[in-house]
Amino acid sequence: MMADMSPQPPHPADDITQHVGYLLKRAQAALRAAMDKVLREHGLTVPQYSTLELLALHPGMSNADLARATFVTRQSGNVVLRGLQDAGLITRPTTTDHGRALPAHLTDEGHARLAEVQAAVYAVEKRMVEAIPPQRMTALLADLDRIATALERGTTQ
Amino acid sequence: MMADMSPQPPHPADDITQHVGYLLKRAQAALRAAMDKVLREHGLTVPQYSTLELLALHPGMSNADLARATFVTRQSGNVVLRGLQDAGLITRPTTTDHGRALPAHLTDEGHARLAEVQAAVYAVEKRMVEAIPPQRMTALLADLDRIATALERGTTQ
DNA sequence: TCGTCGATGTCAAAGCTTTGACATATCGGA
DNA sequence: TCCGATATGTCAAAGCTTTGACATCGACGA
Repeated sequence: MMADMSPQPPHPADDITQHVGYLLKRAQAALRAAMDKVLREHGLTVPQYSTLELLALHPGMSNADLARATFVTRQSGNVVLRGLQDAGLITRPTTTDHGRALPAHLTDEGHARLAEVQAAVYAVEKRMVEAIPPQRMTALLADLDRIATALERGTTQ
Repeated sequence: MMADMSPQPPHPADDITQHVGYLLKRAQAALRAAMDKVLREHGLTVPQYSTLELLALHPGMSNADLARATFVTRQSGNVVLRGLQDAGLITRPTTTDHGRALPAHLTDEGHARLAEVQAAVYAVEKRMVEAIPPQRMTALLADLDRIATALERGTTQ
């Protein structure tokens, strides 16, 4: 007769490890660990690599742009950028004509270093992609996008 | 005539934001941010909440057990556990009859605090679950599991 | 019996990330 | 014109996490 007063998880699974949130975390942790392992041999961190990849595709991105794209704060992005700058992989002007955003660009050495690690990183992504049935890839991408979009509402305001 | 010598990403997408790895990261970042926001109001961090939830389901887990389950190092798990202990939410014996593993247990206050936050956290998970078509849920869980398993090989050895 | 191996707990140091705060620069409306 | 709102870069402090190292304990095989 008593109604169940305990909060019900959206997934009434007896096993936490089968919840979406847990699997999402596990998959992301595994990807991060695999990339870390590979990048470490080349002296790069994951955020550093991501930044190089983004700058190769979109030269001139600002620190704030990159921070948003890599899901860290501006302050953290600043540290990453300075590390890459000290390593000679990117350049940033110290001043600008218009606005405050300082556009970053890969140096020749930056392009070279990126090319060095891409093969290793793409091998990791290949392992990941080949693990899922090809006909499900589109749906998977769509679902991940939906999850992110649904959660971002109310978080970013 | 020339073959393309540049490393080809497994996803020959012109847009990085459509890669599996990127979407995985984005979804996980959104989930983390949403949970952080909700838990902060109750004075808990995500690892602390995860630990409470795990201990509620599996009383007596050791620090090493919990660290593995929450994807952090033993050292980091130790910090989390001490925080919960200082807050009076869990108890750990200082010695044990057999072995070195120290089994952790929720206190009454720990159970109470967990109950307080569950409604809020489950609301976040509900938003996530409702974002994906129900008939795709099973496939999504299976795919995430496959991705994690594929990447864990060779990482953990 | 005994020694090696793996697992666990913990301390210390370094590294990365976030929170908080502040100055600067652009834009738009009063 | 001028003020407020928004965006950007940066400094400082605190917090969390990892890497590295060490001691302890049980299991297993020689």
